[in-house]
Amino acid sequence: MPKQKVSEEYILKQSLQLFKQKSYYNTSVADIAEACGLLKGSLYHYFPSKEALMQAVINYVHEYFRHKVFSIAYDESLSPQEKIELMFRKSEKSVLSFQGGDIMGNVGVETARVIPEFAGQIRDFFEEFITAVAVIFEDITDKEQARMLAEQTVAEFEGAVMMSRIFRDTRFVKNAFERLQRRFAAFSLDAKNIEKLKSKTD
Amino acid sequence: MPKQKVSEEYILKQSLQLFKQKSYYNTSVADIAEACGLLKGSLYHYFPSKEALMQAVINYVHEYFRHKVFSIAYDESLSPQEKIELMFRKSEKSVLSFQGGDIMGNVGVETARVIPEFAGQIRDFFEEFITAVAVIFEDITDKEQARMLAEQTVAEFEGAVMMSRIFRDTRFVKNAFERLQRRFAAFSLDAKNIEKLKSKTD
Amino acid sequence: MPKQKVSEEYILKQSLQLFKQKSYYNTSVADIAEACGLLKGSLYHYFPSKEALMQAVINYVHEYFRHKVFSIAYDESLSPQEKIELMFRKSEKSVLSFQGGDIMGNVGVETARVIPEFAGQIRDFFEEFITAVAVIFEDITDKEQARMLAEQTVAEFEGAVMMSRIFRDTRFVKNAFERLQRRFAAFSLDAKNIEKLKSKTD
Amino acid sequence: MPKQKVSEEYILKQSLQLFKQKSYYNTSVADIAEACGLLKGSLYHYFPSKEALMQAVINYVHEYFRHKVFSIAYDESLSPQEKIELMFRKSEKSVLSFQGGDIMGNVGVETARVIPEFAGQIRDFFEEFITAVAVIFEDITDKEQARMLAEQTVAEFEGAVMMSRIFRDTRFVKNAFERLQRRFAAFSLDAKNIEKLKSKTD
DNA sequence: AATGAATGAGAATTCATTCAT
DNA sequence: AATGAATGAATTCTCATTCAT
Repeated sequence: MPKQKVSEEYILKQSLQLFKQKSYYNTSVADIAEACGLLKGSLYHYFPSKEALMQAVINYVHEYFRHKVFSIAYDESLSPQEKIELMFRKSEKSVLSFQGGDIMGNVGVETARVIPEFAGQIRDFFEEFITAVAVIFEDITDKEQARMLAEQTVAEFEGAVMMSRIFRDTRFVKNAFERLQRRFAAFSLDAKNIEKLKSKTD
Repeated sequence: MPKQKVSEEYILKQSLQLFKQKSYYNTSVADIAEACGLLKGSLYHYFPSKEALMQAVINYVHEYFRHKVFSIAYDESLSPQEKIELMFRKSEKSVLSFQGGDIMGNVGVETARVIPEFAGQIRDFFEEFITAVAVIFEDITDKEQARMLAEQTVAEFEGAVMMSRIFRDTRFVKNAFERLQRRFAAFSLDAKNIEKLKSKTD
Repeated sequence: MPKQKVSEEYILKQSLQLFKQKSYYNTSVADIAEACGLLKGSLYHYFPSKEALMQAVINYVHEYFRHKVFSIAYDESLSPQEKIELMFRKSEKSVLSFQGGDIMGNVGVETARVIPEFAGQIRDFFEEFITAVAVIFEDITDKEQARMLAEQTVAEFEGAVMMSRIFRDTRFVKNAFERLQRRFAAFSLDAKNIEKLKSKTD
Repeated sequence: MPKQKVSEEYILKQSLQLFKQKSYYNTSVADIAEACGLLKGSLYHYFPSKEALMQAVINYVHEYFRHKVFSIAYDESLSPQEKIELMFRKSEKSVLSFQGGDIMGNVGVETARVIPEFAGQIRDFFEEFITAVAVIFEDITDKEQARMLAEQTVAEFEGAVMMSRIFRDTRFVKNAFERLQRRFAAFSLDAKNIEKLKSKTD
């Protein structure tokens, strides 16, 4: 076999960086190839089109989140509070480098009307994100409210990321994170009190 | 003899529509011209470049918000709660048509790394947005917390808009709005209680 | 109005030359533009795509034949023999320059399996060609045989053109033409004899 | 240790199919490799270039015709009429599948001006074709006329093949074949009569 | 021999911008 | 002003060919 100059994953990582920085339409295949140390044409040995490459990038990020972030919600060894804390600390990290940005949010917004395939994949990502967060909230409240809180939490996180990007200041994300922790603690307390009250009245 | 076929403002409105729908890079000058009933070349009598046009669009939106939305915060005839309500109802409307989207957030995110001029203008817009919201919150809490709450509120709003766009479901924005109202009401109550307490102890 | 550097018809003529010489796939848009004294991009003001340009070329040739060649068959002022003679003399001229070739036959053969739109247009052209020739033959024989003879005549002509191109020798076409004239004369004679016989037996 | 996956002839056959269907320029080396179950690079162990491969294909077809078709003209065990019949029945078969087409005619036409090497080879092929047919006609007429008739016959055959391809209807070839047989029969009759007359006057 | 990645030239097409009328 | 053609650089993608393994 002839040697591959780069791995597929390497291309995905480089593409991810560029797409995050410069958006989808402003990143050319030549840019990506150059970042990988390849020529334009060579990229097409790995991916049949720019769109397919982007879809692979989205999947790559989705997989990363699935295994490293969303999975936390289902880890029985952690307390709900630990889960929330860990989950958003990880999300934060992947999203907050100012070189980059939040690819899912950004590309979702940029291509929503233009490339329906992307829109679908990104919807799936956020659906899974919200579901994972909801699972955590279900420990301390009922299903319906857990879902609502999860939607709020994810939206708030995305909004904070966007503002952090615009102001080039991580403050927004950090504050959102603190708010989330406080809110969670308060709820947990309520939940405990309610249980206590319940057991007393029994 | 040269008579203007269309007004500058008309071009701005049409451009705004297109930029909101298709993003900056995916909207061509020809698209805009066509939407205005002009030919490509004619646009350059109004704006020296696509970038300048976009900057004018951003200013146009900024002016709109300044006069129609942010100004609400300084209207002495309204109660804080009315202000908040009115302000976000107006914002919502300008942002929630699914034909369109949130131009400031989207373009901010899309061009942040690519066209620094836009980034600056958009930062200014959000700074003014946050400041206006903070002014309202100052009625019911101290300056520092008012600022924090304003940042949270705007970020939450932007995040909700993004999720609404991704899921093609206005639910996110509507829920964010309700939360904001509840939160505000709660705070107001606290504020009143505290005042009452204060006056008692006096 | 700004001046057009070239007319649409000029582009069609230049394209025709190139397509005839080098075939469809071997002629690039840049070749055509250069032949017209334009840049690649400028061609797209005249035609939206290479395929559309080729279709226009086919139509152009078709129109030419319709008005200058096929029409001869319906000219009441000519004898059948004059019609045949004139018709193929004109066809010959348009097809026999060795710079060029028979675009209909060539492109038909080259793109038959690849671009169905061309195939359809070219079929229409030959159908009209055969029909016109058949009309002439109907003067001297019955409808069915006229059609058969027309099909033979056109096929023979196309075959002769192909061989003339391959051998770079117009002999093939010239001979085919002579044969056609002889065959036609013989038939006419038969027709006359038959009529004479008929009148005698009456 | 290197063993050939496929034979050279197999590659020629597969290439032939593709070139007939899609023309020279529209068939990529990758297409051919795939059809052979090879990868692009491997093809270059068999043939040094696409052009060389095409030349080999032309030769392959030429050889086939030499041994299976043209040879018939020199088979002493057959009557002239049997020869003609057999010869064109074989030609017909190799040319009339609508998957394919007449590679010599098509490629000749497509590349005539572009790749002179092909033009030469194809000219040789048709020269040999015509010569073989002429040999048959020499049984029933003089050399000069035999040559003329052979040229006519081959041209007519090629034209009929082209029309059959364009109209996707084998009718043209079938009719040309019938005409040829009738023409040949008529000539034979004449020839016999002339001989008879000659012997009588002797 | 076979692989299959890399190459690099070149294809069609798009697009912001310019400019003569 | 408005036109609309021309520009030329850039974009995505294709393809014959090469070459290390």
